[in-house]
Amino acid sequence: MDASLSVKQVQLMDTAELLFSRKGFDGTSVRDIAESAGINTAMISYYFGSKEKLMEAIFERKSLNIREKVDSLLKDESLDPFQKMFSLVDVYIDGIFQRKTFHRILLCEQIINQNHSIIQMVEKMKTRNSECINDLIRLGQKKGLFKKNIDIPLMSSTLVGTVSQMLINMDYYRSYHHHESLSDIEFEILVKKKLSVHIKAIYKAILTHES
Amino acid sequence: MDASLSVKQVQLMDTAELLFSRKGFDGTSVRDIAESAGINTAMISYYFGSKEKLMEAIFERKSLNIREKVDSLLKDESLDPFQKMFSLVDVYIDGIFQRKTFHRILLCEQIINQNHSIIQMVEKMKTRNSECINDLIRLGQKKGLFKKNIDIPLMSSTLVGTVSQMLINMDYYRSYHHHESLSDIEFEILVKKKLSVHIKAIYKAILTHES
DNA sequence: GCGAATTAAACAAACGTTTAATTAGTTTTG
DNA sequence: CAAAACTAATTAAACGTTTGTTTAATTCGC
Repeated sequence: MDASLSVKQVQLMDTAELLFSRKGFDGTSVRDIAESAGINTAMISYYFGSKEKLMEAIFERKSLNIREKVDSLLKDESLDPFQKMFSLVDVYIDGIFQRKTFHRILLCEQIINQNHSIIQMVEKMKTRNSECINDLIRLGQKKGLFKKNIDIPLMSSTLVGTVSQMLINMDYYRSYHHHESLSDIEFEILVKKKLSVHIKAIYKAILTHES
Repeated sequence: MDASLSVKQVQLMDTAELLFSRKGFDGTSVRDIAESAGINTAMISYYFGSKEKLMEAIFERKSLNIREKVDSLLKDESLDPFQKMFSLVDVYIDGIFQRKTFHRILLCEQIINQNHSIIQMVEKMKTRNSECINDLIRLGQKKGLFKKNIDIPLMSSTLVGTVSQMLINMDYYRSYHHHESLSDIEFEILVKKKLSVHIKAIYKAILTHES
């Protein structure tokens, strides 16, 4: 699928992704995108059919699929169920930060439900990832380490929600802790580490304590 | 300030709030708003000056201020620091759910930073609310009940992030747990209760355990 | 009859998309 | 191996809508 994409197609998608994340889908014009990418406006319709389908192409390209990683975690006998869940937390944190720009678009699009094709894609992604987490949790329950009656969507909301909120509030967080002297990369590593420790502590507590 | 608003002004703001939350600011036209409210399009410019200033008026009207509530919590000697923090959690859950529509707009606007006046308003709100939480946490630390080195923005991110994520995923959550038979109101009460118990458990763990 | 409220119409600007013409690159043909 | 033929890529211009806002005229309440 990636092989079928030309250099200019990828250029347009990357540029559009950045602009959509900063100004929203409706706040970005096809002229904006084309000009920023240094490509003629008509090429967007030529390559993708429409602005909407350009957006869909971005979603297909950037959606997070954790199935593969979770499968390898399930098989790995050197890790206990807690370590597997902790590993999943890091997969999410890394995945979201790696897709920072896309994730901002995803957040907006989940609220502003206009494109039917994208709603379906997001829905599928949620179900798919929820099943993966389910597999990991069942394993811990079968081994008697995790408590029963774990609300998976609620747990996932804390994971994704906390990371998303930090992503939104990065600038505020930076000035709050006086980390202006750090480079962007250093600061991002720090935030990811903080999130990792924080959420793992939460997961440990939720998975263990009987309610 | 509210007294200076005419009936039609409030009508326009309420209609705009609903449409902005469903289609985004840029996805909603002034004709959309006026038609839905049954008011002439020109009245938006007449009353508010512009579409942007209508948005600002909505933000001024709906921004969450927890100072008053936190002050009364600080004074209340019948509650221990944990109960005060738990009460704050409910204030946030209730506040966000009461402002469901507005909160969706807030989430989008925090990502798509276009309107300078709104950025400032949101920034002030964050700082103000952060100070309130700080007051409550210091109290618990002074009494030796809460651990030291609590990352307040990180804690807040988990609170606001989890609630926001659930707000976004309400439909998914409903079908996941097969709660389609419940009425909208019953289901919302259930979700709020689940969130309350869940986040309080998290806060208990975070505030107590030494890292 | 006076100021505020309300209207339909008009405004220029910006929107996404299409068009028709041109260029570039590859393949076919004599 | 060059010329021709053909497909794909690229362009500037034009398309008809829709956008937020303004205007000038009219209606309303007092």
